[in-house]
This record gives sequence, structure tokens and C-alpha cells, in this order.
Amino acid sequence: MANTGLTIGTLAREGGVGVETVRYYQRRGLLAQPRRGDGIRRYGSEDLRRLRFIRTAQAAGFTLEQVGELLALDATEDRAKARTLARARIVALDAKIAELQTARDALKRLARECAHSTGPCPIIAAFEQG
Amino acid sequence: MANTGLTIGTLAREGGVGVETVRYYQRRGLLAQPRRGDGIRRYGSEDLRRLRFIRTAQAAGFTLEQVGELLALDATEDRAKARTLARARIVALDAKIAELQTARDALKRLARECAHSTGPCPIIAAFEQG
DNA sequence: ATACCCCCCGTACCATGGTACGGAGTCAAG
DNA sequence: CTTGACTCCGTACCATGGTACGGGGGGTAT
Repeated sequence: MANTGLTIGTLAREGGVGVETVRYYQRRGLLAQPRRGDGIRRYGSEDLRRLRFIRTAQAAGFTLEQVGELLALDATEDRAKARTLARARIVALDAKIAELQTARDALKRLARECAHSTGPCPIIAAFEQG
Repeated sequence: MANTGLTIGTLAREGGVGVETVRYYQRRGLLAQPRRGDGIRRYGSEDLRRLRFIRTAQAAGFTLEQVGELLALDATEDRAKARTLARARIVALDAKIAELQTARDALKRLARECAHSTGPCPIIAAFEQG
């Protein structure tokens, strides 16, 4: 029974990524080398959790390299460091959110003005002030 | 008097970018080909406004390609289209902001928990749920 | 037994937005 | 008259995160 567990295609589907992406994560060392009874990769639920971890952390703005660090911390249980990384990310996220929010509000206002004004397009004009 | 106006280095400094970046924008057609009395580029205040426009629009999440479209609209005065692009961007920004906000809040909660709990690190653990 | 889908592999390629390199010319100050 | 700061140019290279390609094999369903 070498053929128990998820194939790469199934894992990829479950994780919401492409097969090539799984292979890529493997190359990057983000996923463990899976068991390979008959030559083909067989994954378990642990691998799926890891894959999802990667995607979730990525959504939180961590780069794949940082995800790797996080994964390494998991092994060493260096929680202080994990907190440090998390907090740094929160700060970065706050800054990014504020920036996008500003841009969004400006854009919103401009779109409204643009619909009701005459003269040069306010959207373009606003950006030109820089 | 061919040598009036900003040199590339000055323009770059004023615009908060590198010289190579200006050349790059030029290649991409985002900045107009400047006057070149004696071989060297001479820019005017219009170019600086344009450069700042690019940076500002970029900060609003437009790609350089989209910035190019915006610039093209400026020429044609197709305000309806400018509004369309702006609105699409607002929607995308809203989605992105919400996503980052969710990630941020989750991270914040986890960092707090991590500092006060025992057992496996909640930061790592949370990501593992996906 | 033919089709179809999945798996294997390495390598190459993609987009995005720059950044660096190296050699050559010009200009002003010391 | 050399040094330094600036300009020119094309081409190459970088990071990030994948995506595609092409050739080979195997299992199952019709």
C-alpha cells in the first residue's frame, strides 16, 4: 500500500493552487519532501495544512521567504521571534492599509467630481499635483 | 539657450525616483521625449508633474500599464473612461483593503494570544487551519 | 486497443518594475 | 590638467512568484 494519500494534483486542488505551484513550493523548501512509494508523490493531511498555511500567510502579506522563516520557527518553537515577525507585519499592514485607504478615498471623490464638473478631468488633474 | 530646464538627475531627485527610473519611464512611453538641445535631456515643470502623476497613480495601485492608459485618456479627454477606470480601481482597492484588514486583525489577535498562552504557538497554529 | 487523464522530470520562460554595468563624453573647480 | 560630478547609450541583470513546454510512462474506461 504505497499508494495511500493525496497525489500532487489532488493536493493542489484542495489547496487551491496549481500542480506546478506545489512543485515550486517543494523546490523552495516550503513543503516537505513527500513519501514516494511508487515514484509518485503521496501527501498527507499535514501537507495540506502546510500548503494552506503558506497561502494564508501569503495573504497576510508575508513573502514566501518569510513564510519559510515562520515554518522554521514552528520547528524551533521560538515564539518570541514569531511574535516579532507578526508585529512587524502588522505595522507594515497598517501602513499599507492607510495608504490604500487614502488612495481609495481620493479616487472616490474624484470620480464623483468628474461626473459633475466641467473643465479638465479632475481625476487626471489631481494626480498631476502629485 | 538650449540648456534651460531640468536635467534627468534633477528631475529624478525632484520626483523622488532614480535616474534609471526616469529613463525607464521614458522607454515605456510614460514620459514624453524631452527637448534635447545639446544632446542632453531637458525637462520642464510639465514633465515633473507627469512624473509625480505616475508615482501617485502607482501608489493608488495602478500598474504602469494602467498609468499609461490614464495618460492616454488625458489626451483624448475621454472622461467617461477615466471614471470607469477609477471606479474599477476603487472596487479593487476596497477588496484589497478588506483583505489586509482581516489579516491584520487576525495577526493582532494572535500576537496577543501568543504572548499569554501556553501550548503550541497560536500564530503558527492559526495559519495551519488555512 | 485507443483515448484520456494523471504522473514524472528538468529547463525555459513569463510579468512587473526597476537596477546595475561599462565605456564614453562634457563641464567646472581646484 | 586631473578629479569629480554629471550626462549619454545599450544591454544585462535582479527579485518575486509562479507558469509553460516537451517528452516519457502508467492506469482506467469505453
